[in-house]
Amino acid sequence: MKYNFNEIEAKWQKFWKDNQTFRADNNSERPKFYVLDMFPYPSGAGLHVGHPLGYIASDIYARYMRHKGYNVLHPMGYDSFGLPAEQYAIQTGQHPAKTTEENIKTYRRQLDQIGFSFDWSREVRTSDPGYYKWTQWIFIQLYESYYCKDADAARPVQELVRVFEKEGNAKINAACDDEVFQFSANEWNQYSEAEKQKVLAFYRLTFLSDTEVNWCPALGTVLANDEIVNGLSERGGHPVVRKKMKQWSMRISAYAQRLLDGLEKLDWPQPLKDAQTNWIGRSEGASIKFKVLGKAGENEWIEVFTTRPDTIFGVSFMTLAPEHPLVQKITAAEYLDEVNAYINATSKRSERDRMSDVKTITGQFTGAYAEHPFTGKPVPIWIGDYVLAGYGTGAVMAVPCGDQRDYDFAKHFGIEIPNIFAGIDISEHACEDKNVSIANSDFISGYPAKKAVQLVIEELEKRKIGKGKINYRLRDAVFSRQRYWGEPFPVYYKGDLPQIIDSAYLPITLPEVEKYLPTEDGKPPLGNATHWAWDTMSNSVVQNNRIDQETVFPLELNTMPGWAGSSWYFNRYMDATNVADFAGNEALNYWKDVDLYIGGSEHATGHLLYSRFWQKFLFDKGLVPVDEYAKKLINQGMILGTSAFVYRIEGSNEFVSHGLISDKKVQALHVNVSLVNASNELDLEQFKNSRVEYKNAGFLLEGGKYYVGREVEKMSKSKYNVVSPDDICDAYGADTLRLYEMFLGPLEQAKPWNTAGITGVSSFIKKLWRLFFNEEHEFFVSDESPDKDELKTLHKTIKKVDQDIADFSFNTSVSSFMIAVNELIALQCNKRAILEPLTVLISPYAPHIAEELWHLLGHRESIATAAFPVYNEQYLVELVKNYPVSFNGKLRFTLELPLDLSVQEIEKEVLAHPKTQQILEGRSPKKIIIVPGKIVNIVG
RNA sequence: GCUCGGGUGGUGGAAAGGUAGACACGUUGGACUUAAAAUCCAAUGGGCAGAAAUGCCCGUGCGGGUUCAAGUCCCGCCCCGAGUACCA
Repeated sequence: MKYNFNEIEAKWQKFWKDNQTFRADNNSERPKFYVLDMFPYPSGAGLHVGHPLGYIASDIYARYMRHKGYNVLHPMGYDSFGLPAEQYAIQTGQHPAKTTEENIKTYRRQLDQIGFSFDWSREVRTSDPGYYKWTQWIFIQLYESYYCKDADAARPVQELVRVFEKEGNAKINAACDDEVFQFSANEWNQYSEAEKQKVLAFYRLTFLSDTEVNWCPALGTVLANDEIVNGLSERGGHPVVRKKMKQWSMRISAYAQRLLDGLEKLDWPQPLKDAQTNWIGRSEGASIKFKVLGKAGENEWIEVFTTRPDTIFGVSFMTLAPEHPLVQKITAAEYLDEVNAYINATSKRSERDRMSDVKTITGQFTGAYAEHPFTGKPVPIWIGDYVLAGYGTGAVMAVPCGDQRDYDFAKHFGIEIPNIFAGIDISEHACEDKNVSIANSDFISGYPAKKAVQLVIEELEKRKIGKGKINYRLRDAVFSRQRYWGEPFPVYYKGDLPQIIDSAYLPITLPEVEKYLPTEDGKPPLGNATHWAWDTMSNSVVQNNRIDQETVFPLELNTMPGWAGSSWYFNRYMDATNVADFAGNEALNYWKDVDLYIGGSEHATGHLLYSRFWQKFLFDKGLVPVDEYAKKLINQGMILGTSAFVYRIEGSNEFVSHGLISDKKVQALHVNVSLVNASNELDLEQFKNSRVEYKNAGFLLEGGKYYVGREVEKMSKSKYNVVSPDDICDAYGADTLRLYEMFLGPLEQAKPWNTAGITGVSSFIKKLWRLFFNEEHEFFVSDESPDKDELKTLHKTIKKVDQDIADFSFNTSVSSFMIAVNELIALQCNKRAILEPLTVLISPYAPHIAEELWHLLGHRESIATAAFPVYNEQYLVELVKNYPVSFNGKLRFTLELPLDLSVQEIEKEVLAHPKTQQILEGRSPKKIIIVPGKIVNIVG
């Protein structure tokens, strides 16, 4: 019988499907284990060989845990809202739902052919109304909540209202907008409904506000900070400008400290945790108020945040961000023109300019002064764009001797630089070292800086002009997108006040539109819908009532961003078909959290932060049982493509072979890797036919051949270096693809794909197959008991593979399989007692061939779901007990010998020792390593 | 600039502080073939000596250190990659 992988793979994939082999049960005697992949966006290009890497690893782990006796949840779905489908719709008029559906079909076919053990009965799609109903529902829960700092948890806004009614907001300790002001119960009760709503928006966890946003004119939408790369949009690379817009935001900043604290208990990669820590950016310091001097600034205070309150006596000026609200108020009449000119100039500078040009120092004096809180001296107030409006208070107290930027600014504008550090020379640059003593500083002179920080904070608090403060870099997340293909908000407007549509009427589904572009008057694409508001209103707000034009209020026309649906999907899998709840309590309490999450590190400060935020919120509301949803996380590395290049002589249609370029002026052009063989030779005929302009191209050849240049790059369609898993499965089979992807290198590392190397794994699979067949190609395994060498091979493979999977070193376990098979071939071993456990051992990696062999070995049940002894520790213990074979071929023992022996004499003694003889069993050792005085190593 | 990773043969990569280069690709030679593919066998870090078996020396980015023993641990550099970016 020949190894026919196409037949075998199709057969077992069908078997799994027919028998629903991988359906997970929400009730089980067995312990649960939840293995999750980051679900993909189904793009039109389909999968390339890089995509399944993480899925293969998680699948191996899921299958392994099933063998270990766990009830495994291993689901898959699609993050199916997104920009590409929408852009395709704009170009072609094709409804995004339709292209998405088609793309999903392709993905599903590609995933199925690799033989994943997903429980497809739990599939989710974020663009499915049955799913986004609950995304909208969670949005409503956020809207109805505020963050209580005393309880350190989200609480209903209704509680807040009750307190306001009784005692105003003086005692409220909540995460809220900076603009919030103090009011009494009396004042509150006299507010109009509109005024009350405006105040409540300062507290809600999702709220509407005028936000300075990253507006991308080319895409017609707002982008989050993590969707911008170097001042350009991540998608498409279009320029991005700052603009004020009314936007929904998520008060993620309320959770900054808990998001930080939560990291400690997570088994996540350190780089990823570091990235989140830096993104949250906690810094400890003080906020200090400076009184503005002079008439213009009467009763105005400038609040600054500083991490170095100990340097307060070194302040020689202040700098405000050009956008700071006080700038207009305090600027002296004679400086007004210059200040306005400066503000104008900086607002024109795009983010990109500002970033690429950090060195240039710009600023403008306002003519105003503030009073130093301790010395009373006037401090000049400047504006400068090195101060960011978005961080802290948008104002800094400048201490040129202690901060290099302040130092540069002072030098540039000729401002004095007082020295407040004992014995430090500041003539060249500022001293940012915290391990110094403070001098010339009144009551903190002579104290070390760290102590001085405390003293200053105490003094500030005593005088009520400042306090110790912790600041976070983490900004609230903008939650509105001017797009069609996203979740609609369950919101309509009365005037400019948002109203929530009662959750009983969810989902608010997307309307049909003629065009997917923004409307001509600049409204988001949903503005193109003609009957939407009417339909939605008649369905919900005024349901069962006759409605007329007056009761049809405008709906929110923005949609939610891509990260909305992906922020809670892991909970939905637990109970994916529940129509009454986002997931039932029983299911949530059974599965609780993800035990292993595998996905790319590019989501470090996006999805992985937002989803933690939502999970904590849901936890606060008592809706989920745990406040961190993924215990362990692994980042799989990218599989890179090996691009091929042809070199065209500039200004001609002549192509030079790679070796002949020397100093010719050439232009490197990507050429499709399928036109190049393993020796880098280009197929000239196919190349000429690949494009019209190549038809009559000339070639400078090396030995009659055209050699291409190679470079390792990200795999992408535009670089013509994409390798499709379909082709690999057709040529070598899914099991070989799975093994090879693991064999390429460590899971977490980026590594280049090289199709040529697959033959090694492919021939290994064929050899494995042949172990079970005799020379007449008939299935034949013997029932003889195994000998010592055969057992040794089996034991060491079991031990190595088991350990490797636990360490996620899948690459080395593939090597162990290869060694095992080679050794068994050399031993001519065809014994059931060896081959059967080996089949189980290999089944997570190569499930199809394992099923087939298992079947041939006479088993009727699928190998995939039963708990098997090979992966059971007890089994290992028994094996070792029965056959005490050394696993690693090395054994150490202590042997006391006289010191004056020669090396040869020691060798003799060692060889003669009974323990040595026991190990060697008559064989002679390859080498004996002797280090006089201490250690003897025998390698045999 | 800061924060993380990482530098090992022609290539991908293995190595509890203990035979560096497992396993594979590639290359070379051989077997089987009319031939090719496939398959199998052998060699393959560099250098020196030898007819050969074999022996010796040098080798994990660079310079130091700890240790009987360092790719691995410590200190100081250099280079590459990723993230972040005027965060007060």
